Amino acid sequence: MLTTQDRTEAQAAALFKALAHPVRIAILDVLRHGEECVCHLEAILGKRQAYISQQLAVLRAAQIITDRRDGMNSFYLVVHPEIYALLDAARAVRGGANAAPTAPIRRESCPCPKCAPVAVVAD
Amino acid sequence: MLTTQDRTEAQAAALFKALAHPVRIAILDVLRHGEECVCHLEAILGKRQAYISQQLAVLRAAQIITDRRDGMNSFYLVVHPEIYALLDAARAVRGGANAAPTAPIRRESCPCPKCAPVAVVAD
DNA sequence: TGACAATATGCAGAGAATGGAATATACTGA
DNA sequence: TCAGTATATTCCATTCTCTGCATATTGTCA
Repeated sequence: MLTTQDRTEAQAAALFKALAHPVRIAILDVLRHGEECVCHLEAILGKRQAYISQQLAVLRAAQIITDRRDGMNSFYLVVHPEIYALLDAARAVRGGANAAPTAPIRRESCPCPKCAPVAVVAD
Repeated sequence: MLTTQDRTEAQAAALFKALAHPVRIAILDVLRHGEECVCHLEAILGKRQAYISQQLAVLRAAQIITDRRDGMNSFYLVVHPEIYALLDAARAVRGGANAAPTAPIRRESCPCPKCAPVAVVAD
């Protein structure tokens, strides 16, 4: 028999499991600023599309994020902003509270070819 | 090269990983009330000693708990009480904040033979 | 010192996660 | 309808994790 307690713990564990991955945390940090399309994540995190998509699928399965299609693009956004309390708390436990609560990884303009076809820095 | 950001994410991920297990969460919930010896955890959680000990080792490796030996017993206690903010936040995300923030699993008297050799309820 | 109790550790099989590659799907514009 | 772009899914080998069992370690008491 599964008590309410058990269920709570299992749910919490499942949530932690979904968060137990640096790339997924990085994705959530990017989404902190609002919804983003996959191409942004790809560009910002410097990972392959298929890989990003896989990690997004994990977060989606854990109901941490949802997607919204708009034409050719998929936009992802966090379902419960409370999730950021979790991320910040985790950093606080580790770094003693002064661990930068996510310096904006995001650049002024996304360097992906769609959004910023302006300048490709090649250094 | 590993940026500060990367390191923060890796640390947070490691913390989440340690928490991503229902039994380990249950252990932390028991420790919420203060330090406990292994025999208590064994009795309260209804798991075998070796199993509990292994999960404790995981939590210890993640520097979430520390132990203190006192004669024949080892007492475990949580290093950063902030960890409970994490657990509560996780439950809040899941259950919508009304998920009982850990109803005391602990019984009035620990049923382990050492502490309460008084009455073994047998229903 | 020897028997015993409490706890920790090592090992192994089963199962799950990771990450890379290929491929499928969905939408747009010509 | 066809080509092209954006994203998702599937497959797979490798690696990690879980968990039960046996055993080692450490402390206590007679």
